[in-house]
Amino acid sequence: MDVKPPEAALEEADTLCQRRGVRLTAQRRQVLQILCAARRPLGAYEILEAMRDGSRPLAPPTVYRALDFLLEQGLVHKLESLHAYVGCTHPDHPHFSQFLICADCGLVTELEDEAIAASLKSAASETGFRPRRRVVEVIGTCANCAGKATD
Amino acid sequence: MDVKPPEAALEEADTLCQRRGVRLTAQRRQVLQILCAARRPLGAYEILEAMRDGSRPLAPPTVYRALDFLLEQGLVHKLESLHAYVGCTHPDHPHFSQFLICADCGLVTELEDEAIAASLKSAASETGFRPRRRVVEVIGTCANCAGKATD
DNA sequence: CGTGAAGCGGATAGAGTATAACGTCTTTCA
DNA sequence: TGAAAGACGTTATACTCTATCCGCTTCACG
Repeated sequence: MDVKPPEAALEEADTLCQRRGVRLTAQRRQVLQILCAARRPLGAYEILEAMRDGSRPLAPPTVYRALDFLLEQGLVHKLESLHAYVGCTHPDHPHFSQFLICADCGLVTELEDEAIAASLKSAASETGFRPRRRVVEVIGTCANCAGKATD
Repeated sequence: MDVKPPEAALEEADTLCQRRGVRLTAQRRQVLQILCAARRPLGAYEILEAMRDGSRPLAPPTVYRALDFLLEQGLVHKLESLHAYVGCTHPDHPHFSQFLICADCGLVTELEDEAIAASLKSAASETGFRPRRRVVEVIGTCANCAGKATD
């Protein structure tokens, strides 16, 4: 597995935002850092909790605003079926991703499968539908957990 | 378009439940009827509102229990990206469906596309993942709204 | 009959998710 | 320097969903 260290992801985000002329402020960066370090999906209030290091008072809109920005920039993804957010594993290029979500251990795998993207595209175009956003999440059991259960 | 009248869907549900030995009680039937008649996704509280015809006091668990049952029986689907529910257009056989959701007019189209199902299956099996539930929702603009906007 | 188990539903409370609205401060740029 | 846009703080509140407890009906079985 090519799991990047969180620092690398953050530096990549810095570069991308600079190139795009958008501002990865300290707060937005902190949210991204928390998500990347977690290595699992976090709910908005979990992020909020993690941001309150010392005793700073922080309210929900703070975290949702940061998440909106990061989502727009493709730096994080939202998992609709979990109401949770994950750092994107390859934010450098625009892409449609799919997620495999293990209901047992919580592991989330981000795919970038051409065949799925193509079949979605062709199904949509058959009816003249113009896709903007794709939500593809498969909930089940990962190989590791399946092995434990059946062996 | 082969849109069934709500009564037909309800009768089909009656038959299915009887065959399966589960009880489509008056309350569950009412929720299904409301969803089928709406012809658009409804939130749980919208359903709740619709159930309070006269002045009967009704609480959220009532609706969620009915929805749980209907979801299990495949009589309704949940749209994760909308936090809303729709009546299933072909409950007679088990299937994985995909949804095209128009962000402009709210139209939701349920697909049952073999190619998408197959590509999802093969992507999952490559990593040894065992799928249980699939969430496939494409948000965009339907043909009708796209036509209005560009012409 | 009686009785016990199971399923359904009423009711209260509360956890978790998300946004509206308004004000202030900062950054940018002409 | 001044105006506009953007980012953030703050309060309040709406919306989504679940836990829990209790009572009622149904039904099988003795």
